[in-house]
Amino acid sequence: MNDQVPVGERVAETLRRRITEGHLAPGTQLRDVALAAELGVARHTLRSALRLLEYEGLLTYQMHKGVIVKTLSTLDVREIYRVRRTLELSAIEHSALVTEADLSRLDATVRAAELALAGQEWNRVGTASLRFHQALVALLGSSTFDQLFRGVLAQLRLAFALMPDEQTWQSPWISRDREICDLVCGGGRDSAKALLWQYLDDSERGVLDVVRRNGTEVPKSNQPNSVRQVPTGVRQEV
Amino acid sequence: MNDQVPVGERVAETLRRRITEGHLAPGTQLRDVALAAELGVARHTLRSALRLLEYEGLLTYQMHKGVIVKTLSTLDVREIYRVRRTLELSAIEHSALVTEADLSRLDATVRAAELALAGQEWNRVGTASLRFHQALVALLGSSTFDQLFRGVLAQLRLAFALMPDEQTWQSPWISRDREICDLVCGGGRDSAKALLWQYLDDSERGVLDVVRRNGTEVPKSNQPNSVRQVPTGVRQEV
DNA sequence: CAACCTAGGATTGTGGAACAATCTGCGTCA
DNA sequence: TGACGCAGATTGTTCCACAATCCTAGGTTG
Repeated sequence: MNDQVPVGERVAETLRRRITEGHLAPGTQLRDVALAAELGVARHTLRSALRLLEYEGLLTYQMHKGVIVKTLSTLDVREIYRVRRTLELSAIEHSALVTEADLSRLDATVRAAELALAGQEWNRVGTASLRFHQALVALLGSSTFDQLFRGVLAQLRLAFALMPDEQTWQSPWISRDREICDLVCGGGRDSAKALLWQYLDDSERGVLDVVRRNGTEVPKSNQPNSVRQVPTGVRQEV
Repeated sequence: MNDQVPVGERVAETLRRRITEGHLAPGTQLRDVALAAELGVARHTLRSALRLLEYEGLLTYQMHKGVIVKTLSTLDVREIYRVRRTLELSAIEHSALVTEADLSRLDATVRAAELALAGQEWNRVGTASLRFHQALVALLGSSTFDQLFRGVLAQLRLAFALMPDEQTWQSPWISRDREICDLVCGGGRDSAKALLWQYLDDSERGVLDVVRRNGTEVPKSNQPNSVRQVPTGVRQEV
């Protein structure tokens, strides 16, 4: 009946997929008139979709210069992991209060990741792992955090897209996911927190490496006016 | 130079103020063509501002029915406090790692609140108290959380606007803010967390009461989908 | 008299064209 | 070489149009 979704949001969804699946590389400039034509929507509609994705942190706006797919800076990566640490560790603490069903749902996500790994469906492994962490945060029972975390993980994929070989990067994490999951489900929350802390540290280091490596090889011309990266594009004024 | 802000965001800012300061009561329907005329911007521009505020949780969209200023449900309130608990408690934990300057900034916000209280500037007391909690979350050092929290507090003001007498509601919290602040600054983090937990529980209960009381008095006409038409606190001057 | 149906107006959702503001690149001139 | 300026391109915003949907009043029917 009333659950129809505005065109703008559907457009945002397809663009989000294109970006997070790596079809639109970071730094790509999106020309609105062309994109609108390609997607068969009006310029306004497309722009509203772009605003949404900017709010989610996937795009970077610059007045009168247009939008580009966000290229993560090292600051952005640190910010992402700051959020991850806060939310995921809080979630583990909070896991003392959740139901058995919640925990089994959590376990299911890890099992899915293990299946993808065993089946050597490499491109799914990363997604499955992220889904475990999403399920972890979901233990907090907060739709706000769920939404926020979805955006953060989407940003993280911007970095994954730069990985030289996703396969060797993604594989080692699954067993650590399993350890953490078992500890959470078994009530070993403090150990789980310690493991997760280490996990996030290692992960952050890896992502930072890639971003740094990729950031330094800036192709010639654009040093001077390189994109003003206000960490989240938010105007602070209190 | 380059820091110009799009018209849409400025419009969003003025609307945000009108809402959080209570000039636009919850439930008020916003007719886009009228509002656009009043604010002197195009309909598209206004709509983009509305989308932003919807994303922030201050407005509620319904396809083909328009936007209304969000009326907090009890679920919304619980969600707000879930977020507050997670972020503020995490912030206290994190306060072990922040600088002396950060802590003194925190202290300054409480002092400001105390001044407002002493000066009997009641309408400022609430804002000042919220600013303390904002500063607390800022200890996490995450712009993402800062932005999120700003939106959450804005939503909370939707409930404050319903308070029968803000004065007696707001006053008692300041001394508790002071206690918490002192404990955080003095390193008594566990005690601070306990106090804050109690604080948030009490606060949540109070807000829930108001929301419930206000939600049940559905005025006579029980039409399912009717939106309460507050006579519009907006000055028309077309 | 009540319940259902219908038509018309009102409001929203989206599209399209136009114009002003600004950026960018290139050629000119010193 | 380097500064200047101009023209094309792209964005930001406005105005207008129209289809889709909702809402309401009023009429019809049982």
